[in-house]
Amino acid sequence: MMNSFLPARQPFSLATVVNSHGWVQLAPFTGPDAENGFDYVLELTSGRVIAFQVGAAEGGVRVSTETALTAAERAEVEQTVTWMLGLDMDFSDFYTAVRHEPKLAQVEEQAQGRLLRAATLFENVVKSILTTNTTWGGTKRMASGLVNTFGAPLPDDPQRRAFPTPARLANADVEILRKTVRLGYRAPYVLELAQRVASGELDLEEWKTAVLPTDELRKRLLSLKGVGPYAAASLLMLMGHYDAVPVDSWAFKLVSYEWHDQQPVGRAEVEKAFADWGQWKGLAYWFWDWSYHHSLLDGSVSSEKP
DNA sequence: GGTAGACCTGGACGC
DNA sequence: GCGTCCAGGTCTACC
Repeated sequence: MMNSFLPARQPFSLATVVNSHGWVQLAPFTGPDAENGFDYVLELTSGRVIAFQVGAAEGGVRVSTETALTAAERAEVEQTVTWMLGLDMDFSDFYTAVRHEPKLAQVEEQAQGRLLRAATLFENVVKSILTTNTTWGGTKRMASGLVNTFGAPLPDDPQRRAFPTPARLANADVEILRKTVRLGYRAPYVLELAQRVASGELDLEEWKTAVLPTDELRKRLLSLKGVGPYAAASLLMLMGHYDAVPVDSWAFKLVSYEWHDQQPVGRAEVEKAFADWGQWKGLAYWFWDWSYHHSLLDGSVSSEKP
């Protein structure tokens, strides 16, 4: 049994973080719940599997679990949730930089900036690979497949499982990943990543805290099989590097509608549109108020996009 | 360093 | 019903 309060640097809104992108819809997240919190199943480094709930609280969040935890396990959960929500992140310079841009007028009031992260960088990288060259429905199916097939079950409710650790995936049969989990051509990418991390050759989690220039981190991300320019830019955003725009087919459509009279645009136009935002360009793109164009686009783009 | 062609899967579309 | 296209791209093999 545990019930912790974790303070957040202000401004902060749990709902804003949880809904910052689609991650909350991917297993082992469940949510968002009525108060815009979420549930999550986590395999701790001790090997125990627990479920915890995150809910809104004055000045921060409340984390609770039914399981009795050791002091070390409790600290691990608190540290994990702090990272997942970016509780100590500071966006005051971003808010100052965009103060005079009407299309970003809402960011400070809504406490935008933080992007919801899965518990480990490994999980975030795998899920990024699962977003490429497929629909959002496909991404959700593949994430559920990985969790249900290879994740460690929760003792009290074995139907619920954690995201598989690298060690669990490292021994997976690539054909099971391909045919049962239906990762398709992504199967060898995920398997290779799991094996490199499990063997100790690759210390992905160390990248979370390493202080690296964006170019160096991008180079490292691109060295991972299955991670190309789009996935690398998305992961850079998740890791707090905003000097790149995650250019995908969606970005082309939005920029085309916003500034190019619906004429086709390329990578150069997308980059140019946000170049002036410098170190904040990724966030400027992500939180730009596209609402007017969303309604225009609804007919031509899958409504499943989060 | 830049660009075709192939690539798993499943849903949408045209016929 | 069936073929084709393509989705929040990336890899490889060639220029």
